[in-house]
Amino acid sequence: MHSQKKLSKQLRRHGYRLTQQRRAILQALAQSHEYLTSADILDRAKALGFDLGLTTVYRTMDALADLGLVKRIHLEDGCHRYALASQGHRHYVVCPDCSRTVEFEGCDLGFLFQQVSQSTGFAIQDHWLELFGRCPQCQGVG
Amino acid sequence: MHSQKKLSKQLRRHGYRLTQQRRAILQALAQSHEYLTSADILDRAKALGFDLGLTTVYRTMDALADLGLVKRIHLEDGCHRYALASQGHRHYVVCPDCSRTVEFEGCDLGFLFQQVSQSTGFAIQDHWLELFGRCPQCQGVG
DNA sequence: TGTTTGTTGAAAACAATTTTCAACTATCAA
DNA sequence: TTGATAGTTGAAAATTGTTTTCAACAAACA
Repeated sequence: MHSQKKLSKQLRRHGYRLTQQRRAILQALAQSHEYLTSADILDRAKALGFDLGLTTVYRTMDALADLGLVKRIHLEDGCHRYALASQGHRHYVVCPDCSRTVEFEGCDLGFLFQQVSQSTGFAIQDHWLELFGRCPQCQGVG
Repeated sequence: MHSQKKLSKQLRRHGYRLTQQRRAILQALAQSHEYLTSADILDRAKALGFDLGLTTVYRTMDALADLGLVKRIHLEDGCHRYALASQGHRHYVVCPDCSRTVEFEGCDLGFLFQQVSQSTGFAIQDHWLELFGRCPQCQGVG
């Protein structure tokens, strides 16, 4: 797990300034174990006593995602959620009812990429693998 | 490959009326081998001489997707593309530059679902697997 | 052929996200 | 410590994909 300090350093290393707003966002992310929307992050950062705007959250999440420091998940309705990226975990299961998200140990899809590369001629660069299923809590209800 | 007639029957079977607009959309989809946005579909249907609106395209795509007659892909920016669903093919590679999309033979992820179900307690119902990579044409440029 | 009820579309509403641009501030050099 | 520089911020407006509204319309069945 990245510490907040390490994340800050990474930002600096890549030429980003370490502003109060970015500190606030990193702190909010570090305190949550769930995937959060930009609005969620804004709320939590404000709750921590910082003052910042939603625009800044979007911009910061773009930067963090570019650096690979946060993982962005894509939901059915097109909106995004973010959480600090943890090493070795690369995929997640999302509950369609409550959006609760859990990562699972990466599975090796390398063989698949190679096979698809060969059969389609596409140079595979990236992939999404997301599973959807009701979480234990939501199963309890139904 | 579904014929247009079969698709129409499927719609009727499920209680949908077979309108001129839906005919137009089915025809447009049948004539394209690419994944199209709603706007693309509208354009093509109009080019075929039909008169219809974008709202209808959205509504029809929802219906067709619910029935499993079209496959909907999710792009980075949150917008969608559709193509008639073909049996046995369940995943695709998308070119990030031109959005050209190609399906590849389904790979068996059953073992993965079971493993994840067990370790997370989520009841896996569905999944997305999308690969991204530059298509042969776009590679030629770079 | 008429009646019922699903369907349509223009316009407005929505929601997530991006852009604009002037004010601001982290950082660095002196 | 103090400018100066250039990245950063945020309120508001603009964008974009998509959904809703609601009155007019038209499949499909009796």
